[in-house]
Amino acid sequence: MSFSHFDAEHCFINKFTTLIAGKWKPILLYLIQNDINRFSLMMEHVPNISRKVLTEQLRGLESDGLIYRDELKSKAPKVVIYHLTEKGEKLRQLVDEIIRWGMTYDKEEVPDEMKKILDSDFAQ
Amino acid sequence: MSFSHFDAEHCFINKFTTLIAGKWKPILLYLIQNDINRFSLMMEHVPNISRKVLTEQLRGLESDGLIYRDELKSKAPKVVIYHLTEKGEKLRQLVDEIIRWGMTYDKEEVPDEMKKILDSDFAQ
DNA sequence: ACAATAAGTTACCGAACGGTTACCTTGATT
DNA sequence: AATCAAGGTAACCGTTCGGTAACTTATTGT
Repeated sequence: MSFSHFDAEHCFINKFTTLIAGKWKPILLYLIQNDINRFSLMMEHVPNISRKVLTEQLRGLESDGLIYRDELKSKAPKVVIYHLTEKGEKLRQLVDEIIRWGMTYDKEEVPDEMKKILDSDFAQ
Repeated sequence: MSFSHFDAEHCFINKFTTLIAGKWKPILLYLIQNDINRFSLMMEHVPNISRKVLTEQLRGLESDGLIYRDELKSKAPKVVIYHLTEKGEKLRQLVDEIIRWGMTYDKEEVPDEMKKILDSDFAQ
């Protein structure tokens, strides 16, 4: 096999990491998949995130086609529900494999309390 | 299942993307695995990368335990050979799954010339 | 009429990341 | 003695990313 030049633009891994690599994006995808799917719910479950950044990350996931917004019309204060798209669900499957990799390979780097959680059905 | 608060520090996906998400890191891992394993070889095969950034990315991969430096002593001009560690090889396997995901799911976003390459045994 | 609430938006800031250019070190070759 | 080549390091710069704090909009219950 001979190698020509390489271009970061066409690298699949970079495409993948661009999709997933906002600080809060993997967590948001996980939450949305588990019905923590409204702005205020996410604010409750993710401390240390600001409204602005939450909005940005959600908009990013949306414009990459991983989630979609369902804005319920004629509701009291505005109600928006986020859902995974098909693409988002497929990505989540891949994400689950990475988590499995992390659990088996990276286990010694995980704090003890986290291990208990990981041994249950819970995985961030 | 009930949800408590979420912390980006303990997110496996973030750990993974931190390992892999330098602009050139996936490409460098791929090259090293395929014996393009010296500084000057990498400079040849990755146009648009500077010495400084190549050094930084390699140092990052090294300090994350994905590659190691083998500096051949008493050589004419300095010779350094990079190798994947065991951890690096395991990571590459995961990376291959992501590439497979990219090839099947993301195919329509790939330029034609790239498809030919991807259909062969070549994958960045 | 007015306050409360969901879901934002705007202005601003500091740190991190990738990039450019120039310089350095060490041993081999001429 | 001078030069070349491999593999860097140092100084500097602009953009992007996450974060803080304050302001906005629309509707519904009191």
